[in-house]
Amino acid sequence: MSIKQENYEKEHDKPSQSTKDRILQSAKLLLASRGPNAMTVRDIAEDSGVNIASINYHFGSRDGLICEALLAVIGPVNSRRQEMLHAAKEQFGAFALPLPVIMDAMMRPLVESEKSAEGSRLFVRIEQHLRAEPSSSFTQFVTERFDRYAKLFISELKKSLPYLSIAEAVWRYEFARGAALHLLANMEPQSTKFKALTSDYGMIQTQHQEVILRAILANVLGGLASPSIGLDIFLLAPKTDKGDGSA
Amino acid sequence: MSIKQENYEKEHDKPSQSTKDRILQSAKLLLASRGPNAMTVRDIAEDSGVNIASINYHFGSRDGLICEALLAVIGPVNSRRQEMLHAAKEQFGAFALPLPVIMDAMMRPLVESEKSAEGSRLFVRIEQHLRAEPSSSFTQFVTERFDRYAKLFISELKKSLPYLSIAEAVWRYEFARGAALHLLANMEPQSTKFKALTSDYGMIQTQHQEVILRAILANVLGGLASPSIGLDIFLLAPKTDKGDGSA
DNA sequence: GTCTATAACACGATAGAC
DNA sequence: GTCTATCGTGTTATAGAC
Repeated sequence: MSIKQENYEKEHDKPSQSTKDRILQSAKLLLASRGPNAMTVRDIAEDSGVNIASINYHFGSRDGLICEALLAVIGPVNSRRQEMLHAAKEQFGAFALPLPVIMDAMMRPLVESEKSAEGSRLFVRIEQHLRAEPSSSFTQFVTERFDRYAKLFISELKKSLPYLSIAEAVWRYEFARGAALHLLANMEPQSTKFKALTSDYGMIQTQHQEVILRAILANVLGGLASPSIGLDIFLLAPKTDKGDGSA
Repeated sequence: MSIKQENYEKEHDKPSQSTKDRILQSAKLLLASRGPNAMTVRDIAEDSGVNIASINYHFGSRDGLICEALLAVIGPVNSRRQEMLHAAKEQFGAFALPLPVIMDAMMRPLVESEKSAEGSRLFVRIEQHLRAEPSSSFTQFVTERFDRYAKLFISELKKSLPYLSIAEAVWRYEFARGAALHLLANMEPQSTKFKALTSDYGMIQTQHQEVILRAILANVLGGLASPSIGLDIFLLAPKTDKGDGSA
């Protein structure tokens, strides 16, 4: 056992894992803190205590490792969202789901998702990096694989808010997603904003996930249920070229 | 006049500017599209048609240029926010400002801020990059200089929502800011999400800034005005040791 | 003020010994 | 599987000619 590996086990407090597992775990954490483009294989080698060359041996290339790490963080959250939504639909049968139920299925897996040692949520941090680089190949990679989960929630939202058009339902879904991600990001201990808040307003870190979840839901549900403003007149174009009735 | 300079004038459709101005303008655009850490001085030299060495001559270093470009994008938006808030306070005198007035002062300078040739708002794009890297020195640089504008709005919000504690007012401010930035980011033509929306739901790009603004305000105001959920019990620690009156 | 040339360094990847 | 050594590339910054 090498000195680097001993250091890794001391820092991460884990029993012996395979080299591949240790690389992947370090990659997930570094991906969350620095983002795909700023993360180097040298960083990962140092953090996980493996040789630089072994990363290419196990994952083929830097890009291959990044994609596997992205799936390992984002996959479980969306799978649990789908499970919760499915369970709710079975419970409510043919009825439209109440908004709080839809939002709970969307937000709870997010709030309870895997956290780093410092307490920041890997999913939230990675999502921030991906949104900052919309045209990155990694962003496209993730979008292709997980956009169907977004459509699931937009569809339920549309059923529960029948007076909204599909475009406005999309807007409100994005609104809820953006607000939740932003609030969670600013709850994270390493956030600049969080530090400013703790010093200026006496806000303290809390481990009460249920409280965080409730705060997110309270803020989001008020905006979701507000009346339609008839956006479609301005924002929607007809899907086909058969005319939109505006003539 | 060099060939590169001719190309610059053709692409950016501007009359002759000084070398320094052209460097700064290219830096603003590249900062918005790639972010501080991914932006190289070579990119800027190529885009603005100047020699690489002239960037160090005019701005001292890469970091110096980045900081000047950040101020040039973020400064005007926050100045206009302050002006609008000040004008509203003069109009309403001693009365608390209506929420839509506060939010208009916060959101309108954002919606109407400088855009790239492709239509994305420089402020929004840069803000996304900075939030993705909370511990970056550039993020700290910006936070130090502009956090006082946030406190201005939080203060007005607190006056208009007196039943909220300061902590909850902070949360709702962040909620409004996050939702607006997210919605504007997803309205941008180069956004992956926007492309998915345009193809799947027939949403079209619109130049109607007033409509975008109204959509943002509609979503945000509903959440802002929702009743307090008594977050403070969990989230607030007393600022001083003199007691906070909760006993 | 502008440009060429180059120093000094970090990166991903890989050949080849063990 | 693991490690060393190294290649090729791209980066910031600067010295020095013009």
